[in-house]
Amino acid sequence: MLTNERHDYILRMLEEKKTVKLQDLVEVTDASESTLRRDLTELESMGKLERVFGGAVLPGRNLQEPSMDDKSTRNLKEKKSIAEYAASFVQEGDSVFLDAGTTTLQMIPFIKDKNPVVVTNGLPLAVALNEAGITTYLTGGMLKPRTGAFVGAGALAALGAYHFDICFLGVNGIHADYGYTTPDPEEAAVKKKAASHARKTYILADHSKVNKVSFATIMDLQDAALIVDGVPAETLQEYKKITTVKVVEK
Amino acid sequence: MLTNERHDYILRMLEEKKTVKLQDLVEVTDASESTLRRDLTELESMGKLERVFGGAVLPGRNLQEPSMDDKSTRNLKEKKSIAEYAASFVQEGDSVFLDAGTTTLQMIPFIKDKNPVVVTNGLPLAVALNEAGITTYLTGGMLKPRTGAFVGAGALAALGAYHFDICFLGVNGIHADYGYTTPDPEEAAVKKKAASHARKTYILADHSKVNKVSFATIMDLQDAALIVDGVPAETLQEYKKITTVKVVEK
DNA sequence: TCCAAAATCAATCATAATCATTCATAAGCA
DNA sequence: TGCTTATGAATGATTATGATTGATTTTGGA
Repeated sequence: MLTNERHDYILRMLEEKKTVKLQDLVEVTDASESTLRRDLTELESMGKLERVFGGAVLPGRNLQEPSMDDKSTRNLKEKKSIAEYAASFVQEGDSVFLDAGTTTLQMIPFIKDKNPVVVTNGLPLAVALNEAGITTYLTGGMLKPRTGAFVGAGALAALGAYHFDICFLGVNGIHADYGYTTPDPEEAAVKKKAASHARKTYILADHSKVNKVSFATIMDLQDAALIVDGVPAETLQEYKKITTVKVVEK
Repeated sequence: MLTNERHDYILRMLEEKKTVKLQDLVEVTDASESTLRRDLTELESMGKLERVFGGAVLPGRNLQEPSMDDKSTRNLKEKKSIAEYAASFVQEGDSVFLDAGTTTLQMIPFIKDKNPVVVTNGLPLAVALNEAGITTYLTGGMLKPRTGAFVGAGALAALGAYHFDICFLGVNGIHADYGYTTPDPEEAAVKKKAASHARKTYILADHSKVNKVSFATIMDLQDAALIVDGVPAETLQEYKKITTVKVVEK
């Protein structure tokens, strides 16, 4: 393999994945570690990439902080904590379903180093997964303008073709008597079907959802575990009678 | 082997592979290393190639395909003209397929007042359609990082469920002999299937695609119409023998 | 928190591959 | 023949490569 070919290969891989590991390059290119190190330092001196411990990344692009609209910034800190905790359940190479939603969106940076294969029905999720260099599948279907979620027959049919090691869903309300609720029947159907194709399902909810009954659809998701933060002790007891509960520590 | 034959051979090999090793040439051409070195230095002085350690590459441009960001601004004015003209074929309430690509992306503002239902396999398209308030369906499937296109079994299966009044596709090359070409076989498969589910299909291409054979997959799309700009009159004649051609006026 | 193990790094060296140059031979042509 | 051109082999110089070393950084657990 010519030196230029290697350089080109590295840059193209970077374009695609935004980040590249030295060891991966060694495996793929049949060149020695030393040679690839030299390649990286050279490309760095040309400003084509930026070296980091273990590999390289695209230069300069660390500045962009994703601008969020009102809804997604609300309870952002809590959501990030929950997302990080939830992400710890993901194993290396898992096939993961991420529900459309702002909390699941926050999980992306925390799972990206586990080389997951992610299926989602959320448009913003797909964009973010793509930028994070994660192998991404999208269910497709009809796009709901307000939420950016794909629903309907198309989405349900697509879900039938997948099986997940682990599945993360958001909800709008949790109640000890009524269970999980979400306002849109179509989104509820997608959540339910995704859960039915997963070995293990987790529900993510910050404290604002607790003991709230969202106007509408009730979801029967008995064997899913619940991940919450800041729940009063007594409420917690009630929930624990019904399902597995994981609490995020502050 | 004659000197000229060798030169031609080297250049043709370069066109195909974008890069060539000296040792490979020695094996193939039965000429000595010295001779082939002389060939390379000579061709370099004529500007036909660029020597690198171990062989040669095509001059100037990098071999890496320009990424979405780079591509999207190139020929933007032409693309907008083509997009506006193409959009004029859309009728009120049509079901429309928009291929992933920068030219089809430009069509969105021009069709939005016609209340279409749009199906696409492009991630950036879905985002833009959503923002434009257009009823949007996405095929889903595996996401190709570089182009933002959904491909593979998931995308093809989803397409089976739709039927389009009108279908717009982009290509990478048009040639009177070779027809339409595009570098990625998976994207080609999606285009083909979309066309087969449409009453009418249009191919969009700016002049930079004309008489170019993209390295790879040839698509058989005989009954599609071609929309182009700035094509020489004689080339136009050749195309018109094969297919319907619409030319964008300046 | 701290420490130890593991991974990664930069620097160095010897080897291997490639290079430009030179020279001698062979072929084509008047 | 005499002249030019193309070729292949040989030389030492240059460049790229892979292995090794010890230093540095990260990671995981006490």
